[in-house]
Amino acid sequence: MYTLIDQITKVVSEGFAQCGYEADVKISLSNRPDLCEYQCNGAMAIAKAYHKAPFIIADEVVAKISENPVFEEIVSVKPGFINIKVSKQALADQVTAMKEDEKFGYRNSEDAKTVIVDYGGANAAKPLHVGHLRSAVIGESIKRIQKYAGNKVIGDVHLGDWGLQMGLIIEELRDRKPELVYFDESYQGEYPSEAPFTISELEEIYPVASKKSKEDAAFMERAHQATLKLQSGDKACRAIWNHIMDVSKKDLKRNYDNLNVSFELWKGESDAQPYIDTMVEDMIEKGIAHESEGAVVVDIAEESDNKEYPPCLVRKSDGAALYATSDLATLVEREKDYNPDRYIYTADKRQELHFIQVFRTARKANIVNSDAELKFLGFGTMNGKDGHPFKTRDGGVMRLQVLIEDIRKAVYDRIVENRSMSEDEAQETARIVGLAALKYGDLSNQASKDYIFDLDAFSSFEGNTGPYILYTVVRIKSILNRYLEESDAAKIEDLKINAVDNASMKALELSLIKYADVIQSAYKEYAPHKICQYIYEVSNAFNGFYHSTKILAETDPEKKKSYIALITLTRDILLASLDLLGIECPERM
RNA sequence: GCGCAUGUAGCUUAAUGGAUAGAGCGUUUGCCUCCGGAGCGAAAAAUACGAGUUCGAUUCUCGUCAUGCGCACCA
Repeated sequence: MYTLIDQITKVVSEGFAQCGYEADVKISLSNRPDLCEYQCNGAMAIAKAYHKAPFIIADEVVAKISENPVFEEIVSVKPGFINIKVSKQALADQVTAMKEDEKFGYRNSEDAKTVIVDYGGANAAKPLHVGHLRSAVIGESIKRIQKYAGNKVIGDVHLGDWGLQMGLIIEELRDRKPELVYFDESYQGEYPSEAPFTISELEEIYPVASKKSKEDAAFMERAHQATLKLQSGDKACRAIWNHIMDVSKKDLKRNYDNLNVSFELWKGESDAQPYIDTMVEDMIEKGIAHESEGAVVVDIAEESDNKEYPPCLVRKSDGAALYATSDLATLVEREKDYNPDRYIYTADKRQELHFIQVFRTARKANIVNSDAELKFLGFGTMNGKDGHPFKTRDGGVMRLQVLIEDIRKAVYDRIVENRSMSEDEAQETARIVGLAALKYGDLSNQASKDYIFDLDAFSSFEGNTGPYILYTVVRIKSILNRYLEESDAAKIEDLKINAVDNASMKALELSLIKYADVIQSAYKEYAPHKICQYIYEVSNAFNGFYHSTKILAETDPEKKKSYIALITLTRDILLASLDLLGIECPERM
């Protein structure tokens, strides 16, 4: 199906052509909704080329096409705007067609692509903290939007599981439990299958070891050695590493599940290791990489640069691999396994330089297909109300688990205050609504900017918040349930939406028909916040309609059915949009 | 030092180069016998500063100021 904008664009384009003008006609939503619904500024854009006043061109075009039934009114306005109101019939046809379409008229114009989304950013043996929230939430939404557009999408958590942190943990473990067989050099047998620590011990070990390494040079040296041993395949180190991975993956999965974020792949930096040596040697051989100050680097300067970029380090002077090496080798692995058309990395925007280096090196060394897209989606910091990075009250790093629990609690209190429901249902509802508050609060801001996390504002049931959107959906559900209880209720799927009969109904429909365009621009621009804006607008339009129109009490049965059909479509569009944001909706709240 | 990003009502924020810069919170204020008032109205209130390009600039260019961030063996 075509969107209404497509239809209008076609008609107006033909109008320009019939009048002898060559113009790239763009129809946009009116920014003067008091005057019209859509506008076309094409006449102004081409006026110069044809040496005519823009309003004369607009007049001519309007005269040619004004009889088309899609318009209720089309007028030319000085200095050269073309203002358009759509006809009731066109609108009714459009919303009815949307109701019958699985994706409400949305079609991605591109061919299906294979897309890898690298998000999450978790590290083994370290608990998720608030810094991990944005990558998970934004990445999950980006992934869902990519999928919805018809792409084959693979999300990879890409664990940090191979760095110095592992050596630190191993050495700290040695200091704590030297009696473990892993530290007995003469031990020849099989290592135990049971991990010598629990997740909470593991999470306690890392920060201690990290602190110690900064104060104790000898300890740091041992940690470096242990890291190197692990990376060169030492059995004991490898055995401990396996335990660390098992224990922390299990815990991370649980935490991501709590966020309703899931990954197709649980790969990590370690998986890229087998590709590193060949890759680096190959780059040296081709003359792309060269030795500099003992390290191996790739120059990434390009002709068009107007600033200097530091070279990309791919091998340290001691022979070890680095962050960039690992990401490059991961590209090698992904090319081999999936040959993707597009890579999307969701990470803190402070890593932008790193990704520029990696992307340029990957292109220069032909690691990726020349037509593969490499996209870095950098996001800003989540700040507290003071405008500084979010911390706990005593200034520490806040665990994600704690943050989720805080917001869940805030929502829970409000729910039990207002509704009577069973304890189980209240708990479950609070979980869903709390997550919605958290995710919507994050996603409603442009990803690239820093934003301020305000628990009270985000968990409020009023204003532009997740709970408000959910409330609107729940309200629609409630009305539809009542309708279904009525003896003469007709099947909702079969209902048609009639021509509008009041202003708020029209406003609601005009919001609904934007769906396809909104989703398309959210897809093209990697911009979940546009979906947030949209569902807020739809929710407001619905509440306006609800307030001014009796739905269940409507006495004209045809009108009533039409209203029911309309709010069904509204509900479905809201739910579909929420799903693209990774937000669930409860039955009641 | 070099580079990048960001400056929009008191606060949090939106706006493919278009007409009167759109919201939420807060403030002042009107509306509940009504399908879920967690709602619907009204009012006051903003593009950091200065140039330039353009018929038209929050948007593009340059400069100034402010803030944040990044700049070779951490990830």
